[in-house]
Amino acid sequence: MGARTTSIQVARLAGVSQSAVSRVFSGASASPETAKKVRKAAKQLGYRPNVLARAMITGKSRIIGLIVAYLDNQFYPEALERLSNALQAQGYHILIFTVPNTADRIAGVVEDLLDYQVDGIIAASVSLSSGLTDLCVKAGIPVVLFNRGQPGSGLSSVTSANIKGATMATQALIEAGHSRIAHIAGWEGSLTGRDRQQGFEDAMARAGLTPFAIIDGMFKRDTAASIARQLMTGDTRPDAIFVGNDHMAFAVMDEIRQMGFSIPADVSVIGYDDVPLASWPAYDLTTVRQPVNRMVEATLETLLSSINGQEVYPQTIEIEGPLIQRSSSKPIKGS
Amino acid sequence: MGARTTSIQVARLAGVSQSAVSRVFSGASASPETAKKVRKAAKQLGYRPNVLARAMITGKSRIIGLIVAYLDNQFYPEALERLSNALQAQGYHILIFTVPNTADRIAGVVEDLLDYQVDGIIAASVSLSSGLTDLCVKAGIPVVLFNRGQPGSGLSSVTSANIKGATMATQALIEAGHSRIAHIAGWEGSLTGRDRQQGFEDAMARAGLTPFAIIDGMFKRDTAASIARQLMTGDTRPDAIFVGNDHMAFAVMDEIRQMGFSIPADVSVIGYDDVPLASWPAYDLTTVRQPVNRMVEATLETLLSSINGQEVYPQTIEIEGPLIQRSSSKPIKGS
DNA sequence: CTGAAAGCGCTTACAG
DNA sequence: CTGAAAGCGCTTACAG
Repeated sequence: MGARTTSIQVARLAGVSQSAVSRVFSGASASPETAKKVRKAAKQLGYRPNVLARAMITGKSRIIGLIVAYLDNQFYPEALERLSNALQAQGYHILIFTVPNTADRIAGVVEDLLDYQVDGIIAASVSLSSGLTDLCVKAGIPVVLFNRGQPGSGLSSVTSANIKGATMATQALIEAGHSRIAHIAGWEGSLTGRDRQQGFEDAMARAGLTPFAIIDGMFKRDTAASIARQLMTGDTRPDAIFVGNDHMAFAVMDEIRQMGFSIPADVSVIGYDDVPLASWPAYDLTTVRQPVNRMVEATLETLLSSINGQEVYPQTIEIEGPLIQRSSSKPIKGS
Repeated sequence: MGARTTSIQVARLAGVSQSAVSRVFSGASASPETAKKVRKAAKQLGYRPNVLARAMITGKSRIIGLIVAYLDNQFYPEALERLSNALQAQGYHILIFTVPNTADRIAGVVEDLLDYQVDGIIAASVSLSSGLTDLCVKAGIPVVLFNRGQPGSGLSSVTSANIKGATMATQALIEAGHSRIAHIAGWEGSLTGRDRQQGFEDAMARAGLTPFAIIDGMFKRDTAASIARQLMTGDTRPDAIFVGNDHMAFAVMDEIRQMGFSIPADVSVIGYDDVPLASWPAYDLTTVRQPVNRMVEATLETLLSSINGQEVYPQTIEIEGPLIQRSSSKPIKGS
């Protein structure tokens, strides 16, 4: 038990040197006969190379560290699944860390990751301090931020085109005839949140409209719900709300309906992300799609080319997604 | 770049032997002065031990392999998050594999896991063939099945008390006055699915009722939705449906409402799991709670005691959870 | 307590 | 192509 077969035992059985065994399994040159003998012996003994030992020598662990917060937001399980599948297909493996989005916890996580000699790090929706960024750079470990930009950090990032997406959403609201439009923003500590707010403000300004309100929802259900209640209480109410992401938008819709209002008759709601739940009839949420698959592809391409030594300049990749018009918001007039 | 500091460099700077450095960082005995010198030098150089090298010698990687399918079912992201947090707190790390639930893919994953010398494996909602089980046993790697039992496999498992839970759900339906009760079962290839069906059948039999129908929903939204449609079409319809898990129950509710029926006026719906979404007003689903936190605790306790060498007999742990009565099903009569 | 030395299981120049 | 040997960065008996 626990006594794994080693390359020496295989060598002994196959009647070759240990180096020969290693060569066969590491894909180096070996004669067909040697290879055959080795493979036969290996199969007989159930031999498989110790990846850790290999990693120590090659300096490549083939492990990618993934840091993720907000797992209760449906967007991330989906992203995780796609990242995981794509990485597995390339022979990489994911060491996963779930973290609350606080700087101190993240520091510990990054150090753990470096201790494991990961080949690269994907940080989903978390920011790295400049100290941590330095650590990774010094260790030669590439980092890609997923769904969260961090200007001036020198880190690559992959996001959707948040400003543009938010502009589209807001414009759709305006073109549907709304004028008292509120925005429940994502967390202002995140560029993603700020960009979406920016897009909202741009579109409003361009239309000559004043935002009914802009309030930070912190990307949290509870916060968003209570903001919605507050907005819908009182004499003048918004006739439309653009919410910083779907996760909050569901809470907003729940709250508004519980207050007895009807969506979109009394108020239109638009979200951002297009998570699976958005298309379920219970919500049928109009939203801006973040193309998860393309974001994942871009992330891996960026990360893997850095790993493979191509000097990659920090890239800021933004991927556009369409507005998905559903029944939570009034359609554009005349359409 | 990539040139991590090693214990030798620290030793040199501190003026001690490399062994001394190792002792300080592995918690072995060292004099206070030595420790101080070493720590100072280490800090200065930014030294942290190479975990992979340590793992090779100790035979403990402190990596736990986690295999998970069904990440689109909200139950699993939540479980993952809790497992991850608890494991991190104990100094373990999770190598995660998402798999479609097919035997061949799982075999590959288990082999990968063993190659990484994981200390243990948690398999969430997947079964291991007896061949794979043997592999793990031979390698001395403990395995715990999470939310899925596998009788006769000799593997430990942690689930909720599925038979009992399903019985409770069904009884609640009966006591609410329903008599034409259908069951959209979980996948019959899983013990979890079979047990819940068993509980349903037991409760029906005990009440002298004949199931209106029992159909396998495969734990899939689409399948469940089309079964619901089929059930609700035609002259005689069920007046209540017990669904094998919440994930399917949401699809069932969506479908039934789209057909113009009202829940629970026309038909009561009960699910299983009590995922977060179940409590959101849009569904407000009556369901049997699976106590994720206690299931996670039990899983880790079982796994970690095996890892720590205590000869643990395969355990089959079932954790009971309450029925959460909400508005998707009629209340018990007279209550 | 401490250092010198062996060894974990591999990969990879280096000769032949 | 192949084997002997060095070495990846540690931990851990073994003497002192």
